[in-house]
Amino acid sequence: MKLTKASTQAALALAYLSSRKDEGFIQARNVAEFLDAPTDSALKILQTLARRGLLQSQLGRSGGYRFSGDPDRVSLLHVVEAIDGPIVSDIRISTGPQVDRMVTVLQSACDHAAAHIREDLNHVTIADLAGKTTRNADLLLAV
Amino acid sequence: MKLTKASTQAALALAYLSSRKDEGFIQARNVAEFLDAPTDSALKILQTLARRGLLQSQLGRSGGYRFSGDPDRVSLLHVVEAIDGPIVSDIRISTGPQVDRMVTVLQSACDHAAAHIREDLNHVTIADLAGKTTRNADLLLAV
DNA sequence: GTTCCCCTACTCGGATACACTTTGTCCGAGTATGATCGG
DNA sequence: CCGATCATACTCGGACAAAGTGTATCCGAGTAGGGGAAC
Repeated sequence: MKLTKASTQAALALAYLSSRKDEGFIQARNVAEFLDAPTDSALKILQTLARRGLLQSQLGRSGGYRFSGDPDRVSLLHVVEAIDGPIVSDIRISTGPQVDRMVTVLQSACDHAAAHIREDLNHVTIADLAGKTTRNADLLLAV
Repeated sequence: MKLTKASTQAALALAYLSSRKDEGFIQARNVAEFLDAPTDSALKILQTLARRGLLQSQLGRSGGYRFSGDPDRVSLLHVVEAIDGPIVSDIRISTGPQVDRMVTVLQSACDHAAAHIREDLNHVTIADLAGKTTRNADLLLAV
């Protein structure tokens, strides 16, 4: 299981913004510094998150980004699927004549795996990342 | 969840060879035809499987490949990890100063997901693919 | 008939070129805020 | 004192280059079996 760099940074950025959600709009530059990444890279991630509704953006001179949701109700799954696209099963082969049934079995296994991934990612929230809850994070870390 | 083309073809090849395991060594060309793939591509996959011990290879004039194991004891997990490498959690970010704890939480979630993937893949065997068993395949297809 | 040698058919393993995905960077355009200027 | 205009600081969104990973193809080398020649 791998998280792309982009979705990892997206999760971290959301956690960062959620911890400063009372301070109004935070500029992309600040988020970039937190992520130790170029401003442009952070910008692209923040824009995507805003387009997907996970962040609010404000144009203009004192603009920036703000996390306005409930950190407990935004899961890693939302973040990853917003950035990398949906997690679905994917068999990269053109079904030949003899192998149809076999491919179906493989497909089924992948479907199960994909469902499990989604489930696992859905169990971790932005609040867990930000450490603003005692619900899951320490439990997870203890395992 | 995605299977690479190579590991998919590897699984299909193993299923094919397991269904003909009594016929001695099968040439790579025949496997390639079954997969509807170039001989060279099939060859590389077969070679890797042989190196990993999932197939036996025979040099020389009437050489080829043979599946000598128990189709019920070789799972998709073995195949995928033989071809694509081990399935492990993977966070592609250099841990910064402030984000250590967050990354640890992410890592934990990925670990869980990876374990689930391995579990799911381990439940499907070559025999399930080849249809030589009633144990799992139809069950899987029914879901 | 037996032994030796060569030819053929196949795998082995590395090397290389190609394609796709992910990542990093840049630039023009648009928008809200605050300052400045004119009435 | 008030309103219009302008400069500034930021986001938006696309476009593009660079890097990494997965895929396809090629080629020389090595090995086992069979056929033929020599004895």
